[in-house]
Amino acid sequence: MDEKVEALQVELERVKEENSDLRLMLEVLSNKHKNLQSQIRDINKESEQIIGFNNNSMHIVDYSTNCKRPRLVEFPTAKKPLQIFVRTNPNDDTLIIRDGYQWRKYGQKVTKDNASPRAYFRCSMAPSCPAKKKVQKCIDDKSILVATYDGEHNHAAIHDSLIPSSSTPKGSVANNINNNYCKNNDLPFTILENDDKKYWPHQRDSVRLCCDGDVTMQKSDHRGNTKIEEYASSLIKDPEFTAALAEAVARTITGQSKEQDLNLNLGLPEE
DNA sequence: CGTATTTGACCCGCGC
DNA sequence: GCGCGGGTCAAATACG
Repeated sequence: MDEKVEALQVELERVKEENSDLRLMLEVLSNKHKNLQSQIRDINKESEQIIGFNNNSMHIVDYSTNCKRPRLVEFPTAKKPLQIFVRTNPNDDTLIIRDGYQWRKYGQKVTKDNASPRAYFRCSMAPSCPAKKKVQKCIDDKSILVATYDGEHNHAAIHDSLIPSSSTPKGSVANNINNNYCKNNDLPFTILENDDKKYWPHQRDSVRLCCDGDVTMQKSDHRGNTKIEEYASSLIKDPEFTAALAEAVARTITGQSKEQDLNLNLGLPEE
């Protein structure tokens, strides 16, 4: 009996130590998360100062900071067509991209150079809006959607609340937001490194941050964006960060109570 | 019934 | 002029 009590006490001590380590790691993770957020804010401010935002800006939905209230990040659009790469489920054939605008599909074509069909969308938020986009799966990676934007919006994007795209098949996208980013512990976006030529064999020197189902950007005029890449790259290379993150994610999968601890330490809202 | 999506037909520019 | 390929139209269809 005494042996059993002793074993339980040892186990208790071990769990306490593990818990302590976990808290420490989460604290580190939380601090790094805050630092990264402030750096991103600085970059956004810097971009506004350098380029200047006006009606030609593009609004991109960012779920990385708060899964319940996605914020809209503005990226300037160029006069020339803008290409955007979005990572999605490779089995998902919907060619839907949430980018803060409401689109109406008006055509679909199979092109010669790509077996995947290309979908044509027109902005339906304003009757006179000349903005259009083409969406097609990447020829080399079916999990990547390539969206090409033509024309400029003559109105604002959807702000404050995310309204699902009209091209969304029966509201599936709206549900997708919470499913992807609140229930999973995955990182909100996949960072594809610059030398990853398999996705963009014809592109160079561009930021390639791909959210699952959400939009990030890739454009030829990318002043200021290289800084984002530098930060992301340095974070990836930081063994302390990656180890702590991997550990924390692994632990949260194993237990509900630990997941709640995670949320508290990271300042995430409780479900 | 109104609105969005689908899809075959059509248009147009380009190269030969 | 002809064929090809990308882009758009519009009738049919689906769905709430």
